[in-house]
This record gives sequence, structure tokens and C-alpha cells, in this order.
Amino acid sequence: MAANRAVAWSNEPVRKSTRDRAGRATIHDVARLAEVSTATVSRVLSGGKPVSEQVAERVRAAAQEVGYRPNPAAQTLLRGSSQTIGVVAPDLGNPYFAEILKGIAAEAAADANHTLVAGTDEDPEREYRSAIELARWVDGLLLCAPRMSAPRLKEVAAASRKLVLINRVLRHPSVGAVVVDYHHGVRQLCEHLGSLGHQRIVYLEGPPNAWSDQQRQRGFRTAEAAGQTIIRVPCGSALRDGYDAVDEALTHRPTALIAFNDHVAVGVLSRLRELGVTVPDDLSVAGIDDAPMSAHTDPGLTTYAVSTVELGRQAWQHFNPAAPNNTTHLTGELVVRGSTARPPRRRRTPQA
Amino acid sequence: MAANRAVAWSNEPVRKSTRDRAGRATIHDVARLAEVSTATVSRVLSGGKPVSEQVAERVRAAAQEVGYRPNPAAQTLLRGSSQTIGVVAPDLGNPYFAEILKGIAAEAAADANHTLVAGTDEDPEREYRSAIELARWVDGLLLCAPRMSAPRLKEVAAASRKLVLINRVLRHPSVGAVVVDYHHGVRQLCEHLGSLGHQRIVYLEGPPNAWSDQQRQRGFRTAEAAGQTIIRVPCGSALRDGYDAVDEALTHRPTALIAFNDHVAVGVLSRLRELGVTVPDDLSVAGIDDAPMSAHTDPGLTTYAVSTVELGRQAWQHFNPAAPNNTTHLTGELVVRGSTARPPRRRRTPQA
DNA sequence: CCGAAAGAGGAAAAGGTTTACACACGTGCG
DNA sequence: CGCACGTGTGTAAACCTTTTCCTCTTTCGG
Repeated sequence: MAANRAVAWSNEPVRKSTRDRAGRATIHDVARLAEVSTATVSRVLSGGKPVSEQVAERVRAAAQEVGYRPNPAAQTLLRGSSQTIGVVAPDLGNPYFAEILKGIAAEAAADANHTLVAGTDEDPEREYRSAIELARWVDGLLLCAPRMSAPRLKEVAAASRKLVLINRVLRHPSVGAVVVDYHHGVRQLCEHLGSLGHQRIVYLEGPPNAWSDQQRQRGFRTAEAAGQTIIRVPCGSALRDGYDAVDEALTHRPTALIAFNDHVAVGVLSRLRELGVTVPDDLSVAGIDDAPMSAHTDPGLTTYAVSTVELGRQAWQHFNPAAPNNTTHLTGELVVRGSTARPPRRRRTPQA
Repeated sequence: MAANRAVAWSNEPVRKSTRDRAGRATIHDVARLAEVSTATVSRVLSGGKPVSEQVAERVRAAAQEVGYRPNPAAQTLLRGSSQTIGVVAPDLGNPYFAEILKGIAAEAAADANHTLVAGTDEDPEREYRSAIELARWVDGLLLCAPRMSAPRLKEVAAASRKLVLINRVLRHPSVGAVVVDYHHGVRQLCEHLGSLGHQRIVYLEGPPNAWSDQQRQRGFRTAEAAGQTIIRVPCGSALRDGYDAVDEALTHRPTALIAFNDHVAVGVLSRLRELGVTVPDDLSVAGIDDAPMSAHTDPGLTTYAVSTVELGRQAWQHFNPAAPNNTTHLTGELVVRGSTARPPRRRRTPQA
């Protein structure tokens, strides 16, 4: 029957194969098989104007038969939207960012969006390049704790359709942000430690360019104003950084230690154990963020808990076109576990 | 000068703005500004046939001036390649998969490729849908420990340009795989425990559909043949699963416990501590995979170490078009830390 | 029974880029 | 001096889909 028609339209150009390069069926294959135009196929499959049920059924059957799936690049080109967001994070191996990525990817998927991801290994240069590169691809870009300078961040903002930041603020129109109130977090931790009697506290600092570290520092200045002594020791954001920073930290003879985040704190606990320093008897230790494992360390880690689920959800909200370009502030809460207690009576040399 | 030319070509159609929908410059803007054809612009920027240095410089300046960046969707459509791979994993929050993702994303980025990611929350149905969906976008698809059935996996293989599996095998042409020899791993662990004197070992099983769990089971059967008693307790792959499975595990009065992976083992250690069961004095515990934190638990976790870096690198190799469609076997090695020791002399009820 | 409106479907343009082909110009060789 | 060839550039097709506009048929109110 189809053959008859083909003969009848003798002036029809001889169609060469309409398969795409990779041998996949195109919309033309479906159209030919269903004996309709490509417009109709598109309408049936992507739902535009109404199509008679009879034709629709024929199209669906044809699509099924040849295994047709629309080419996303063509759709993107035409629609001007890739249904994709980009996520850039300093360290994909860090549980904190892994959790955020998990959350945002789930949110995106639930709204039929894809997630493009890039890790930067804490390198601001790579971060910038990744962001600029991704910006052209995606409908929206999420930068987690970006380390790049503000001017560059503005360049990225200009290059992207929609920019959302996590744990960083930028005075710029059309940029949304979700930030955790680390100032509050640090104050809570310091007050908690202060109420236990701690006066000499070491803070293991995060990466130099991290905005969230600066917020923590503000909290510590508040604590200093309240009479506590804060000793700052350069550290970083990874487990290994914490492990390595312990020895120097101990030379300052603190009674308590606050790590940049829980990941670092786990490294700290580990090194302290090696050194024979008992937590919390000899030294109290606290982290920030409440990573999944923090409830499972020995002893459990006192920390400032912020919900990565909520973080992810809020970030996703910002991609809604109707969302205002403001900054969402998230407040965590103090979680006291076994790693903090009263300082030792007589001050002893912990490493002795 | 440009104006003169424009006047001279009086029959040139009046060009409407050539900006794209989002207001970004297109290749036409650059071409007009540099007074060349779009073909030349493309050649200068993407390097095809040679172009005179004089013209090239003019094009580069023009591109710079209007801030031109090629539209990736258009490039993808034309080239038939998106320079993107897709990664699907059961749980992006699991450090094991997070590490793999980190590695593969880094490898991909180093080769100017992007990484599209999807988490499935251990749901085979979502896994299948994500894979099929992504397959159309990407040049290659990496499925981490897929839980879907073999027939569906074959469908995915058929739908994707190139499929690579991690910790799963599939008899199918054109599918590459990287698998860890868990059979070997479990044997090593059992021999280690056996040499310490353990005869009753609980195994906390992984997800039902995990191929890697089946490999472990093979290892345990070998151990059983060698005279050890293996008690299987259903568990899962997450930290919380381990935590929850401990109580049932203890009812079997084992002297040692092997967890599906290190993540689970951390949960186990935590629950044991709550119950007052001392590791390794009352019970030896071992994990599998050597997660980053495993060296930092208390006590350090005895485990079967497999390099996620190597896993990621090997997986990336498989995407090389010249790579054979075979299965790469990776062997790990036993890492003995503090969590395993001789069983207690007199068998006591651990939870008493 | 006529005209208008609505419904169904097709033709073709548009989306931004790359590249095969064509063309023009100059150079070197026979 | 003519011809082949190489170099640099332009033209237009192609990639695959969606959507606008248009045509044709049907229906319904007057």
C-alpha cells in the first residue's frame, strides 16, 4: 500500500535514507512510515495542536517501531533551552558537595531537567573556565562555594542565563544565592564551648578564597570580643588537611578545636587518636555542616547542622524563572554530641 | 569603511539583528563586523582550512569585541557529538560513587569533555529511564553498578553510542566494563579472618540486584567450602543500612562481621559503640572498597582496597573509540587496620 | 443553501554552526 | 604564453526538530 502511493507520486524526489549519522531514526523516518508530515509527528509526540486520535495512533506506532527518540541537540537549538543546569563545585569528593549535588540532581530530574557537573579541585582558574564553558550549554548555572574573584564572578553572571550561588554573595542583579549563616553557626559553637569553660580555641581555617570561611571568621571575631581567645591555624577543606593540621594546632595548647567543616574534623579526630589525645577529655573538637558521617564518628561530632537537602531545594527554587534574584539565608542549629565537654581541670600538655 | 561597503552592495538584503534569542552574539555578528563570511569565522575559531593571518586577526578581534562563543547545541547537531558523557550512579551521596564521579569528571574535563550526571536512589526503574534519556544526549554512557535487569541493560546498550559499565558485566558486543574482583577481595578477607581464628562470620549483604554483591557471595561460598560459617544478613549499601542491620547480625553471635562496603561498615561501628560492643575485642569488623574515611575511623577499618582513581581512569579509557570492548579486571588488596583481631577467648554474648 | 468558523494536517522557515564545493587569484612550469 | 595547481575566501547545503502560516475539509448557524 505504501508502495502504491510512492509510485503514484512519481514526481516525489527519491528520498535517500533519513537515518541520522549514528543510524538512529529521525522524525522523517517516522513521518514516512506513518504517512504523515513531520509536523504532525512532532505534534503527536511533543504535543502541540490537537491531532486526530486515528493519526496519532499511527504515529505512535511508527515511532515505536523504528525506535524514534528526538534529537536533543536539535530541540535545544530550536527551543533555545537545553533543560539542563550546570553545577560546579570545588571538590566532588567532599561529602558536603556530593550531598548537594545529589539533592540538586534529584530536584532537577524531577522537573525533567539534566545536570551537568564539573569539579575544580579548588583551583579558581579552572573554576572560572568551567563556569564560562558550561554557561553556554545550560539554562542555569549553580556555583557551589566559588573561590574565584568577584569581578570574574560577574563575568560568569553576564555569560549565563541564570546564575545561582551557594555559600557566596555577590552584589549583582540577576544573581540568586543560598547562603548558610555561618556567622551564627560559629557564635553558637563558641558559646557552647564557652559555657563549658573553654577559653583557648583553635580554628582550623578553610581555603583562603572561601567566602564561607570569611563568615566564620566574623563569628570568631564576635567570640573574641566576648573574651575568648581564638588561634587561627591554616588548614583547608579536606579530610587530609585536618589530619595534617593537628600537630601545629596542638602547639598552641588549646582546650578546644573547631574545624572548618566536618570532613576536616574527621581527619582531626583520627590524628588525635594516633597522638593519644583523648576527645573530649583532653581536647574538645567541633565541626561545621553536620556531614552524614558526623553522627557516626567516635565520639560523635558536635557540629553546626545545616540541611543539604534544604540547600539543594532552595537552590533549585532559584532557577524557577519567576524566582526573585535575592539571597536566601539558611540557619542551621547546634548539634551537641560527644566530642565536646568541659576542659581538663589542670591544663596538661596534650601531646605529652 | 564598513559603511562604504554596505552602500556599495546595494542589493545586499537588509540584515535584521543576527543576535540569538538570548541576545548573545552569533557567528553572523562576528562575520559582519570582521567583513568576512561565516565560513571564515568558523575556520579561524575552530581551525579548519588555513586562513591568512591578517584576516584571522580581524576575526579574532571581532569575536572578542562582541563576546562571541559558539552555540554548543548547533555544534552538536552538526558534528553529531556533544563532547559529553553521562554518568549514572545508584547513590551520588555514597563516597564510593562520589569519588568515581570526581575521577571520571576530571578525566573528561582534561579531554575537553563534559559530564552529565544522574542519581537513581537505587531504583532500577529510574536508572533505566535516566540511562535511556541520557543516551540520546551523550557520546558515551557510564553506568555505575547498575541494578537493572540484563535485558534492559541491553536495551540501553542498543540506545547508546558507547556503553561502559562499572562493577557489572554483560554479555554483549560494544559494551566495555571495568570490574573489581570482589571474589578475590572476599577470599582475602575471609582468609585473613580465618588466620586470626574466626569461624563464624556475618556478611551484611548489599542491594539485591547488585552484581558486585553476587561476586562477593561467590567469595563467601569459597570460604564456606574451606570450612568457615557465613551467616548472611540482608542490609544495603548505605551507612544507615549498616547501622540498622547490626542488631539482627548480633543475634547470630558471630566473632566477625564483613560489611557490603566501608560506608555500611561505618554505620556498623557506630551502632556497635552504642551497644557497648568493643571492636575488635568483642567483634572484628571489615569493610570493602577502602573509602577515604576508612583510615580515619576508630578503630581503623580493615578492608579490601580498590583505587577509585584507577577505576575512573580505566573507565575513561574505555570511551576512547579505539578501545576494545572488553572487560577490565581490577584487583584490590587487603588492608589490615585495627578493626580486626583474634576472636575473644571464651565466646561471650556480645550484646550482654 | 450559503458563509463563516473551526479543525486537521502539510509546506517551509528558522535555529546557529560546519564543511563540501565553487570560485578567484597568483605562481611556477612546460 | 598557457595551463595546472595551490591558496584563500565565499556560497549554500546539511544537521534535526518545532512552529508559523497556509490550505483544505467539515460543521454549524442563519
